[in-house]
Amino acid sequence: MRKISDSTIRRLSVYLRFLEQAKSPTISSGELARLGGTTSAQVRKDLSFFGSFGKRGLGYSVPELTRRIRDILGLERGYRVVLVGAGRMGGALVQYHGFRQRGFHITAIYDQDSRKIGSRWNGLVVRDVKHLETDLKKDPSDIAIVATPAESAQHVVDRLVRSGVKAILNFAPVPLNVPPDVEVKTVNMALELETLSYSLANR
Amino acid sequence: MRKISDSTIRRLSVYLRFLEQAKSPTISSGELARLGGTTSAQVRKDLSFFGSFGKRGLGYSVPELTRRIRDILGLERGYRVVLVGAGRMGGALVQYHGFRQRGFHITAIYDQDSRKIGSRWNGLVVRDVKHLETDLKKDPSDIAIVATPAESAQHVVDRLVRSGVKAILNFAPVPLNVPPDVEVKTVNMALELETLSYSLANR
DNA sequence: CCCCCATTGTGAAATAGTTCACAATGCGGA
DNA sequence: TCCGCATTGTGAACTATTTCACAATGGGGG
Repeated sequence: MRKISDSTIRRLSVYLRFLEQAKSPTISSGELARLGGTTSAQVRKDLSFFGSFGKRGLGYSVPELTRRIRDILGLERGYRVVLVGAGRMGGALVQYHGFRQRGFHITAIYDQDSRKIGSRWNGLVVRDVKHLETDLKKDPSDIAIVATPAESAQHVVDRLVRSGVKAILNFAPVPLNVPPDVEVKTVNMALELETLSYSLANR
Repeated sequence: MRKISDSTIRRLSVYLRFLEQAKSPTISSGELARLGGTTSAQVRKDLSFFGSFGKRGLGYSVPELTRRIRDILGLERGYRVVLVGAGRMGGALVQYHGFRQRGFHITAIYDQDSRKIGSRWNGLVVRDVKHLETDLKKDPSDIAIVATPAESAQHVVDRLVRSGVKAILNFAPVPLNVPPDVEVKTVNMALELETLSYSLANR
């Protein structure tokens, strides 16, 4: 498959959100652009990498385009996700509704801390992280969320990778080393604030 | 000032992290690149937009480059930050150490929910969001973090903007409309998972 | 049935970002 | 002092992404 840029994928994700909320049966690239904060040409170009889904003069069928984008993003299948790190960030993520809505099901939570192990979080019992490998052997997951302290993140990731996890969403503020067939996305909130600081400093 | 790309600013932020951990007195672009997951040419180019801070044959002085980057990013001054939304995400953010370490001080927390108002969070009392404008009049903030439900986010942001807030870090999964002199950065975790889903679907 | 109009799909042009490659140069050692 | 080497700083080349602009076309109205 032709290499598609990350920004295109992120925009598809945004378009999908608006399609799911749309009430009319069709939508034009211009309307989608207005909602998603981009241009109509960008919308059409993004979609054109994957096929031609619209009708000239009319726009796109909302249900069809929704289905197509969900399919492109691989959202039709649903994912089992394990969460490592039952700190406050982990707690926020477990109850975050957006994940379940989009087909990402957190199926287990792990921590090191004996005070947390055994407690119930949103219907799940926090398990000792020492069971990570054996649990994943029984019930494999493609995606893991890492919300541990910076110090333990790389070690946890190594264990996840050995257990067959192929994609990691990382909230620990460190870059992670993984083999090339594993995808990591790091969300670093301090870094986001720093870009805001830069824009405040330069006006 | 010449327009600097967002990716350059984000990389500077990453370099800064490693500089703060470095133990040797000097560092080369190659070493910084290795740590930050980029190339030495990229490091030098990023820095060259702001000046020439290195010594040929030797590299960069760690303390000096640290200071320079902190200065470029506007981190020397320290920021007062207000947080709106005392849900789980808000709770995770309040105690997030990375913010304070980098000079971002959360000075107030607001919520709508009378059950939360008055409770103590990390040394701060959650205040009724109805006091937002009057509080900001007394003690202005440049930065706000919005961690409310999607429905209330735009309304809260309008009030923040009227109260003089110039930069917003948004965790609500909606795009926000603000005047052009206000900077918004939206962190959308479901979207990050969707990019991972895409990469799993296309291998 | 045919024309008109809104809107798509897409090459081509423009812009933005990254990598290359090498002259410039500061330092350490002889 | 002078040489050699490591490493910077930076135009120029390259690659990626966005925007432009317009021919193609489907549908609705007369």
